[in-house]
Amino acid sequence: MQQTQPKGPTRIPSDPLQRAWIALGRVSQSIREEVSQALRNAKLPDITWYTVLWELERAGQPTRPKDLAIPLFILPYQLSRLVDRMEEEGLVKRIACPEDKRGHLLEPTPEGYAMRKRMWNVYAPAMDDAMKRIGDAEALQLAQLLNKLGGLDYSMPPKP
Amino acid sequence: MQQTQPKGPTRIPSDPLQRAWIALGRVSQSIREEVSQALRNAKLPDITWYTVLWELERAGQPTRPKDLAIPLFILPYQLSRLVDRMEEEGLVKRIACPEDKRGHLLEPTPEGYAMRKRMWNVYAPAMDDAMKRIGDAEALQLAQLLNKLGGLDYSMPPKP
DNA sequence: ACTCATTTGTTGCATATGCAACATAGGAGA
DNA sequence: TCTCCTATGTTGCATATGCAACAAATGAGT
Repeated sequence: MQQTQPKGPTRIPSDPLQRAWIALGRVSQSIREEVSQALRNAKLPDITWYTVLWELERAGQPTRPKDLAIPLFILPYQLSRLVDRMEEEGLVKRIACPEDKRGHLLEPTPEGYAMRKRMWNVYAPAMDDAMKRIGDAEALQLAQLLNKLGGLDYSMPPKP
Repeated sequence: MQQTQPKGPTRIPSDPLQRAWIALGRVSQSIREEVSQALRNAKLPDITWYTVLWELERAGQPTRPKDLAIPLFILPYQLSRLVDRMEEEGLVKRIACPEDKRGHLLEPTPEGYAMRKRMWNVYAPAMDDAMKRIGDAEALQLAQLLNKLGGLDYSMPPKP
């Protein structure tokens, strides 16, 4: 039988780790909220929609849901309904997948491309505003620390 | 008439800012999910409940919703229903507020205190696990960068 | 005291979400 | 081929959420 948790008293994160944890939670929430607000004010869809559209556009070809779910950190059923709504709005379409009849391929419609551009016009300045308290050098350092913390490199930018 | 947005072409965040933005979104999500998972696995309530209980405990006295909503970054109606559910589970109680008959004061029940302790026994090691990829010095640096980015100091630790 | 804007908190309703169960196709092994 | 396990998506249902409207109390101005 394998030991999955160390014994003894509860492992308590060091004070610096706790401070980083708290700051991460609050700052990410507040920054995200700031940008969401900007999109709402402009009567545009949520950031998530942007990300889907951008991932599809970046892929450069019709893409399967499972290949999107991973980079989007989203569960299959979440994506399923997300696509339902986006399809209703005419922003993406599901097309048949020749190699696997279970699934399908996702592709932005022309309206989808247009919408991503419109969203970027709001998204970009809002992001810039939200992040303007730090400079480029600090931003780079922050990105590096975060990527180390996350154990992966999520440097892929959202820009068009 | 005041100019609220600079003119000209869309302000596009610098590449470092974009990388920091992406990393922030993804890493915070994945780290939070990791800890949430640990709590779910232990059949314990969500992190939010912990935070409410901890804020109340830290305040050291019955506290009004409006005084919690701010540090919790939560909207009034969200807190209202959150307290509904926590009260149903017997973890907090609403008591009359002598100075303002609109509102009331929130106080953890004995079960509330006990629950926070039980949650911390899972929360703490999970946080430690989730953050173990960086050391204390890096964590401190990360916290500082994030606090600068957020424009406030959210260093308040969640520990008991 | 009276009026009215503001603060504080709740709620009705439409929509979104999580979870578990489901449907269907693919693929490995006999 | 046949069987069975896995992979890929979707959906029914209960619950949670956001928004706007609401209720009640306070406090400021007159």
